[in-house]
Amino acid sequence: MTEVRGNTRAAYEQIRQAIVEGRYPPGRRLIEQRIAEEFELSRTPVRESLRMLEAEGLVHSEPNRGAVVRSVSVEEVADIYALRALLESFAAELAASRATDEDLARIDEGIALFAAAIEPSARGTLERVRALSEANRRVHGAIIDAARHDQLGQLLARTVEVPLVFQAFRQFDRSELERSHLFHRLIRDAVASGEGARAARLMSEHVLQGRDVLVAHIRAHPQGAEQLFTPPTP
Amino acid sequence: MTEVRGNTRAAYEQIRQAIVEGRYPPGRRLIEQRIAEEFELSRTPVRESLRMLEAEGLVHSEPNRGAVVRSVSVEEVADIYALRALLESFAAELAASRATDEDLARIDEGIALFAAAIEPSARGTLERVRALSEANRRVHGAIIDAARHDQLGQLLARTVEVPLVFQAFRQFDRSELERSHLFHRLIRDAVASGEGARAARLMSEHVLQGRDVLVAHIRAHPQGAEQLFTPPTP
DNA sequence: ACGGGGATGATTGCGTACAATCCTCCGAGA
DNA sequence: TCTCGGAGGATTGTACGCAATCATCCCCGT
Repeated sequence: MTEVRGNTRAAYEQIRQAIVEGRYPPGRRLIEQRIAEEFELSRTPVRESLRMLEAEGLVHSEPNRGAVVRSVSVEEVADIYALRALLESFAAELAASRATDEDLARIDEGIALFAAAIEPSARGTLERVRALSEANRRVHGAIIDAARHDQLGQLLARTVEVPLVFQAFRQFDRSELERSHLFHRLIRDAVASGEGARAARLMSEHVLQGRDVLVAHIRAHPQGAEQLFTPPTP
Repeated sequence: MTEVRGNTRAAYEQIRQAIVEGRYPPGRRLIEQRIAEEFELSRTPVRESLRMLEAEGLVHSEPNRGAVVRSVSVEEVADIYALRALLESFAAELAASRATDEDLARIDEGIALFAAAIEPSARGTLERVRALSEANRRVHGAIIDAARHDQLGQLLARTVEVPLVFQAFRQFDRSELERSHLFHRLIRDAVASGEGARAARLMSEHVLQGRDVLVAHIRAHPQGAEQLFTPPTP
């Protein structure tokens, strides 16, 4: 997953990051020519990237009408997180019976990064949110990898690691981050000792708590939520 | 989901069907130029189709090396079906609390088609397997639609409705088909009466029985399985 | 006989040109 | 005023060509 297939890969990564971070907000039209100019390449790699993002569900497109960033209704957030809880707890259960020492080391690595990112630093807010998101991604990614289930990994990587996760970290305050950190360690210990059912329950709880924070915030700030999750009506 | 985006759609459908039905066996290289000539169009729509299939997980490709039909090891079959059981039972549970009368009518429609396809007809074997597969797809699709969960539907449609399902139907004998038919009706009734947990258990059992038939057949006929599931070594 | 270093053919990556389609908006007629 | 229709621009869909990259195989030196 490195710097191969130069231009297409670059276009894909950049468009994806822009969507995940919310710089391309839901509902925004993604016009091939404009994006191509923005990244200084031709429409071809942009087109391929858009098709891949469409298959991932980040983008919706209709024939001859082009692509728009998929918008997620507030009601769908709960459903998506319920699905994520289901899949990730399954992954945790499998990981408990399949994880190697290297897998555990990678989980610990992610946990250490997360601990470091919790501390407010001199860097900007966006940088801190990125660091938190990346560390969180590593913890969960390491557990998923330890599950040794390619299809499950694909599903989780593609359709669940969506803009919502990034947005969620914007909303987390210190105590919520500490709680996530605690759950990461509890899950890690359950996986390490082979207690699958326990790991699954903890993971489910962890994901659902993230959901609750996000949903509560959306409900409390409907105008902000509108801006984040529904298409702007110009 | 009809005949739009003419050439690309056509290429996508045809390549996909060829993979699902096993005419392009796992491990087979998918060379853009050859496929383009086969369907009498240019490489462009073929390329896009391959990227979409790659995102779906049906095809694996490496930069500058091209695409091959993804091969599934015998051990992975059990894992994939376990995942499918998890997702489809979740769908059944949601459907039990969300299904409308129209949803139930569509489920019944699929069940009727399945009943008709069970009866051996004068048509060829491939046609019958296609009819069974299509009817089965409709039953499960109607339940998934009734769950009103877009992401879940995408996951199931894209990464689980894989070649395996089609291959499985080749292996089903009469009594196994009757059993599937029975389970479809039991699930339908549980959904209709709003018994979510029951619908989920029945669906899980139904999917796992399909897995067992397929796995048993692969184990019993390793050479056939090799041919079906691993790349030919020329 | 065996391993390394190109040359060569096959294939993908990407840019560009043109055709097909859709959207907007304006004007004519009722 | 409202509706129908059509012109024009914007955008996507497809074909094609060339450059970049990879795989194979042959030749050469050891």
